[in-house]
Amino acid sequence: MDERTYAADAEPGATVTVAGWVHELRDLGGIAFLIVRDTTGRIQVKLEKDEMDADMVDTALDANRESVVRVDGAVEEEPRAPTGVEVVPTDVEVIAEADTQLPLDPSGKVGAELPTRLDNRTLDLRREEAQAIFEIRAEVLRGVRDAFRAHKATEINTPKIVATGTEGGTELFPITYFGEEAFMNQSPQLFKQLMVGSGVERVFEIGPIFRAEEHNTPRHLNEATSIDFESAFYDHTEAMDVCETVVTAAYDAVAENCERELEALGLAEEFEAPSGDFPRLTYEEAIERINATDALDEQLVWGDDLPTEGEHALGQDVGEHYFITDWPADIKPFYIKNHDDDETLSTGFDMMHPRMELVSGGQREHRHDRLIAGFEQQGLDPEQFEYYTKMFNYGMPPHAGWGLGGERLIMTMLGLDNIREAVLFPRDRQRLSP
RNA sequence: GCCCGGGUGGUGUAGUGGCCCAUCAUACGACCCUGUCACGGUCGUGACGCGGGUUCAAAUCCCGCCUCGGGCGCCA
Repeated sequence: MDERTYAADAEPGATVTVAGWVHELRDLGGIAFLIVRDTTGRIQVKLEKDEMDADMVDTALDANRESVVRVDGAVEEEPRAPTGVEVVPTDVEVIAEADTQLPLDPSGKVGAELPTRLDNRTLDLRREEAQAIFEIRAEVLRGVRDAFRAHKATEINTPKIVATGTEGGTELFPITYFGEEAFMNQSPQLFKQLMVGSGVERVFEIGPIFRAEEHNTPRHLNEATSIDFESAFYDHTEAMDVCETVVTAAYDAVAENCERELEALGLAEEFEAPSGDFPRLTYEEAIERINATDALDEQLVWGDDLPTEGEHALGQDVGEHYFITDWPADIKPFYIKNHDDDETLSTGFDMMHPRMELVSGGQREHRHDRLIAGFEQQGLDPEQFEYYTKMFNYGMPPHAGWGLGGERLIMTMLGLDNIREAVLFPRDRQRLSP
């Protein structure tokens, strides 16, 4: 089918072969219209019963919705057709028949619930809106990559099967690796740190992370895409600068190259890239502002982690992306460095969208003895992490970085209600297939 | 892990003890219709998650199971 013409490219006067899915068949009696849909859009095929080959007309009229068809014919200008052109067919072939009872309606006349859609993702992705999300996702990844490359970062790929957990804390998926106990990696954290001590110095990775938490919320996945950055000779403020740049670049890329997709999602009017200059609140300011909103039953005190409800209240109050910096050292992971002039304060930071946390980062502890002490304090055996800690004996520069939840970025960018909308085949507590 | 809510034709829904051999839309089948664009019209097919219980009577109330969604915790 190498001379196939896409629906959007059919020019009046041309003789074409179009191929795609039967979107709809409108039979008006003497005349009928077959709407064929492909990845570029839809095109109308005219069927005049008295004037065309009867077998061909019957073939077209018998085609079920969503069957794959090929139509040969002449493209004619026709103001009454939806796209201004229509195909006057000379031949119609049903290439692959679809059942009449579909598990969901790709034309979108009747909605389907998310589980039904995910069970039938292929059909779901025939819908313009679903397709648009993944075109935008691809553009976000491209925009992010370009921004990292412009920042002289090298893209890396680190192992997803690992011998030990990364930071402790979150649950890991255990697997068997040739008879040995192993795990699915929860984060590229340790590996990207090993890279800043190498000659590569500044790295980023876009890859899967696995978390075995049994949570069941619209913003968690058990397999997610992490966008990670790490650079030698950076402190936490420089890491935040890069974070702003990268997130803004993702929005800019979408605004620039995804007009059609934003239109399909009904976002063309309101879509706006952030300023690229996110407010930086200290943890102390954050809890004060949350307390001032009176959203919480109990006032937060220094040392508390931010509850979800508090995050929402603060997000509403700030109204744009923002950072929370200078967290109490106790509630940030041990591999994050504390301020030199105040050991109770961490250089760790979170970057928040008004709806939820997007990024977590900080300057890393690069001093070997401090790192070992941190492992011990965390109840982890430093011996098990020797592959990692020993490199801190061979010249590990100061460094900083962060991890960004890819699906969360897309979810908040597009105002999706459920993070599963941003993954083709999501993995959650209940879902292992497709 | 704790807590809450839901499962009705293929899909999305109405129905909170008798008015229900179950509503509506869409899809599907038949027929009518030569410019539809969610085409229209007439007729028709098709469902109460599973098991037990209460009751004269259960989609509706109770119990168990299965299954799905959500809130919190934790995180990205």
